[in-house]
Amino acid sequence: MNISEVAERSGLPSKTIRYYEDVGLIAPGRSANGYRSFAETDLHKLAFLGRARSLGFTIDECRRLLALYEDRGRASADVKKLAEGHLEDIDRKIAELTEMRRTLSHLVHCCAGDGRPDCPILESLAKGAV
Amino acid sequence: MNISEVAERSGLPSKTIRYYEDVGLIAPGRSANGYRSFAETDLHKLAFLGRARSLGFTIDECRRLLALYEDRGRASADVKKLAEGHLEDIDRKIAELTEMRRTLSHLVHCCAGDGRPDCPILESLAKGAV
DNA sequence: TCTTGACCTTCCAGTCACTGGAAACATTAT
DNA sequence: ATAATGTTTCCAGTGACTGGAAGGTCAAGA
Repeated sequence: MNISEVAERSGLPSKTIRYYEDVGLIAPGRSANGYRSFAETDLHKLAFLGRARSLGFTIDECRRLLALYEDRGRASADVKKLAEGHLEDIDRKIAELTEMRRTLSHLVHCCAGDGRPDCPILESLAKGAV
Repeated sequence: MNISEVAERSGLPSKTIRYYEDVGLIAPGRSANGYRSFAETDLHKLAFLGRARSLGFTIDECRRLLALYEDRGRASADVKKLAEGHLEDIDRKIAELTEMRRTLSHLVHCCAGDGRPDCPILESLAKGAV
């Protein structure tokens, strides 16, 4: 398979696939003409990577997930540990965003949003009061 | 004031303050020795920026907020519009993270996390089923 | 056969908001 | 005089791509 077919079937842009090769996540063969030549296993890996990325795993976590996936002797505990760590990252981000949301939403509700210059949003940013 | 005092009082690292000058958010004066010389108004702006950034506004949004803040003839509607746009960004991010969390949390709960290799997390990544 | 167009390659630069570090000059303390 | 600290500029790196340029390859049609 050439790259565009793999892109189509994996749902990843060609650019991203080349990037994944660059960072060592995949290692497709090459045809005589220099084109990348993808096997089914490459496609499978790319689909795996696409799903892992869509769950927010970093490239480095994806690398480790892929290694675990290919290790027949893995312990599921190792996978779970990795996933739990990522879950904590997600929870931290959600908490941070939720706190931003809370503050900002309050300010927005306090703002008349009319033609006058008085604005509690700017006042809060200026004075530090929430 | 020299940069380290401003850093201390604004809570922003010196590096960040220099960066904010680079991108045109502030324009402190200079002493004869070439050191930046910050006035109270610079400090005030930096504190404003720090709070805006902590609410997740981008640098560009901060620039616009600062411009509105300094415009006596502003309409609070413009500030509110900006803040509401940002609130929508936040909501999108929260929704995305929450969906990740939902899926991943389910997988984690399905995984035994023991010494055996069978792992629903990897299986899901491999096969695409959630 | 030639040409057009689609495909592929590599390499470089840009994104965002910093952050780290090097080299050199200024100031302050001992 | 020396050492320690503070400041300057500039360059490079972060993560995970993304866009674009310059050029090689291939299949189809006139």
